[in-house]
Amino acid sequence: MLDPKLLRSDLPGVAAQLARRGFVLDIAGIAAIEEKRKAAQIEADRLRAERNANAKAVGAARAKGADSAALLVHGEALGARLKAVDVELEKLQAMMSDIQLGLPNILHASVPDGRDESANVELRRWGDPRQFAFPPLDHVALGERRGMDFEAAGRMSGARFVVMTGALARLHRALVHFMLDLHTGEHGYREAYVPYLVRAEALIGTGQLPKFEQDLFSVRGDPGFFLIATAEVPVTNLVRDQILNPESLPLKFAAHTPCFRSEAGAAGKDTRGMIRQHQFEKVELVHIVQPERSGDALEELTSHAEAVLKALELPYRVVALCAGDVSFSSAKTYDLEVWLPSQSRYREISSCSNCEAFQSRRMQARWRNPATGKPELVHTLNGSGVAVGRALVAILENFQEADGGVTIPQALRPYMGGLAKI
RNA sequence: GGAGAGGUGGCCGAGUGGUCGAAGGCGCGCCCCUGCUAAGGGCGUAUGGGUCAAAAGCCCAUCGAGGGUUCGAAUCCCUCCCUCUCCGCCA
Repeated sequence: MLDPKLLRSDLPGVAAQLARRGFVLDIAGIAAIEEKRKAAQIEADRLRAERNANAKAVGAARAKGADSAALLVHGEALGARLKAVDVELEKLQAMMSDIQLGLPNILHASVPDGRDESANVELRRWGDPRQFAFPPLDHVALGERRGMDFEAAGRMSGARFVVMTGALARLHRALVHFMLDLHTGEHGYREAYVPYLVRAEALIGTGQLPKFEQDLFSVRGDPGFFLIATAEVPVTNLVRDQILNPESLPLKFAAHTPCFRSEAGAAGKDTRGMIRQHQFEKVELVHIVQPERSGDALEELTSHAEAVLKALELPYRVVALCAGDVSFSSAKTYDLEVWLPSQSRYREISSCSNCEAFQSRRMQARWRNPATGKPELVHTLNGSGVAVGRALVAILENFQEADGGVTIPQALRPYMGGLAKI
């Protein structure tokens, strides 16, 4: 959520900022609602003040044993008028709230202009895509003979699910353990185990709701839950409604969770293989930091995700997302894209975002700033470190050999019982 | 699943219809006293919104959340959420 004060004081400025995303802000409409809201607010406050004064007068009169009948009648009339104004005020507040929850974050000044991913800016590359002496297979062909089974998954769950058995299942688990050990052991993260089912408030906190409900799975029952689409939701919500000590910052969490996405808007996209699934696993990194530190924290977090790909010897590139491609809650995002030989291109394997105060405002996640003594909003960041399924795909494809075998990267071998090849 | 007890400010904890935004304590900040490792005293110390050019001031809201009763609700009623205790069940 954007700062409501900013919305009141500089609507055209906000509109200009959001226009970078291609978001059209209805300035006149919002101003009109705000004007009415303000008038109703003032009137309601005034009536409430009068009611409070009247109620006190009743108390005073009673204490003296004086007659309070006239005051009671007056109070009743005030109450009726107040109720009417309150109804109007609540309606206007709800309208403003709906508008505010639908506004994306304001972009950081360093975000490049552009409408879609074609305008993203490549910042750096690491590793050289391997030259194959044979036509490289894709991960589906490589996986089939090792226990990657889309048909079995389809029989029980339908499209966009996978079953893995044997060495692949182990490789998948090895990746999770390797990543968590790297982040907790080398990068200073605290491992977190979190719920996979969350309430709507948690999703409003991180920005998935109310706007993107169609991307989520929900479960029946009372209370109704949503399945998390990313660990960002439960991990970032760890600090909701908290006032943190400055000494406790930065908080750095690493969590391995499954992620569930309806992929409602992705019909026909990436239908082959494991690239886009309803259920996948991810190791997620979350930073909770003092506002002035969030710029540096984004670079740090991104480097931690990069460290995973370096250790796995997977060629990748880092791109700065352009204005039109940065997600709703983020002010600035770097994507890590890993090389996939079967597609001869880089594919997203991690997305690292600085959400600044957008999520913390929705969650009321604050820290006590020693400079002011006041609780102030923290900045939140999140990034994949990295997507497990896609990392498995990248390993199969990049490390395949002419004889059909797949070499296990050195870093993973301790997690594979010393196995060098599958 | 059954029975019961609770949720109050940064923390602990009083408070069952009116002068309670809320005693007291802890913590924190400033000041005073004292001076050798300890202590004593004073004052201050929630968040959001409105009015204002701004500050002060004033007004409104907030005692888990949302409704209700009432002239008036931390206090009474209802629903929900959460915590704890005992019993049952269970990976």
